[in-house]
Amino acid sequence: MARRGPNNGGEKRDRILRAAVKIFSRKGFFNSKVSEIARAAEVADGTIYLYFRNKDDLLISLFEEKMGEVVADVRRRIAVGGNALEKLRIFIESHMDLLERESGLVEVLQVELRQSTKFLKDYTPVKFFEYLEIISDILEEGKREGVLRPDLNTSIARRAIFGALDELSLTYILSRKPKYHPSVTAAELCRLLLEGLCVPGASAGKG
Amino acid sequence: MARRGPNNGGEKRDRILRAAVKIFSRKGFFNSKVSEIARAAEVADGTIYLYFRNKDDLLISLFEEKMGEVVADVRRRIAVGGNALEKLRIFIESHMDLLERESGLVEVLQVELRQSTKFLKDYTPVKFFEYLEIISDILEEGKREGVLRPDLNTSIARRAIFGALDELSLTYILSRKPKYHPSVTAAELCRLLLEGLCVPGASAGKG
DNA sequence: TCTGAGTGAATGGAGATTCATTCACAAGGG
DNA sequence: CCCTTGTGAATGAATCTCCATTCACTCAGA
Repeated sequence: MARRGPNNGGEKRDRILRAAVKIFSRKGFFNSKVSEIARAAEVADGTIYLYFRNKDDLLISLFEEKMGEVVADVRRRIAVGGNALEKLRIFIESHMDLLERESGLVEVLQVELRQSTKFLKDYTPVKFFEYLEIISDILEEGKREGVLRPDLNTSIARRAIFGALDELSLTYILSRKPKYHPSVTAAELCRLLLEGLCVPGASAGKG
Repeated sequence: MARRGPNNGGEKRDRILRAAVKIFSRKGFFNSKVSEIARAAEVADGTIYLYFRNKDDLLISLFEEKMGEVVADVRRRIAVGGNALEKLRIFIESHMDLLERESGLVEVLQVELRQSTKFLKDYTPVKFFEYLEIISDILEEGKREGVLRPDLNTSIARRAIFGALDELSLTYILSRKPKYHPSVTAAELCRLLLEGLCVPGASAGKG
């Protein structure tokens, strides 16, 4: 439990979280100094320890809280989608859209979450699983509606979809002068997922 | 340039690299101590510095050399494939196959390469780009053969494919009791990529 | 006797965390 | 209304631990 902060409402706690996103995204967790984050948040080093147990706890709190906001946002957007295909498109667009609005946040989630999931003992990325779950739900709905292949393996497909999205985001983040706008990438990925790589009617069904 | 080693042939250097893979995969780069790697390689701490400039150089050398072997191996396998579709399948199977044979290596490449690409100044993952390039080549070939959609965006598709593969590998690595055998995952991914998510003839072409 | 690969104890620096102290404000008493 | 005192948020210099890297030394082989 990240200790509930002192102070009014916790705007200071929030300043620290935002500063952490900025510094972690710029230099990575291990290369970031607590004192740098403190400076960026305009807070004393010790203050950080009033709101977070330690550096790890700061990272984890950041993951869960920010990812929580992302999940809530995506859910809200998807709700207005008509059928599963449209929802899937919205999901993908939302993800790529987040890149532009909060690239720092996406960088941290992308690069550090992977590390942390593996090496921080007893940390389960709850909110991240929720994010994946949203994809499953869409796929299942698509099957029920009859627009998606009924024999689709949902748990493999959702990982594949997330992986594709994740890698495309990373490419965007890492290239100084991106080749494509995120929305272009989103559209292309949608098409790839729905139609596949093959020319219509080729390899697949017939033979 | 990782100093060319002393000693005969460099079997000691190789011991160090293998030990590094083991330790890095188990604890991550930043949580691994040079002395641990030395112990695992049955070598003195200082010996590591006869073969590598520093800890970073050890990681980078590991990336380039091991990734180089992977690239060479995949190229060899693909060479026997008939058309592009078959080559793509072989590529995917090779990747998933590597998971079983050298899971430690894949773990390091997966989890640390991403970090390093972003935070190690002046390191370009040459061999990794070659790996991606193999996918592009297959896709281009497929277009020429007329089995893949001619309007496919190769550079986006290759990233999407790699991302899907990468995420599925990660899932396999992180779960103690994997749900599927890598070969099952490979088959499912192939189908997903080639045919897409939709029921045959649905949303896509006709509409 | 000379060379240089190999060793591992000692060093130096970095940086996470602590804690004695300050300070702003609130409550109570005169 | 002003002063005294209590409370706890905030501070940041000092501490304490850890570990990459160094280098004086050993010793096997030529």
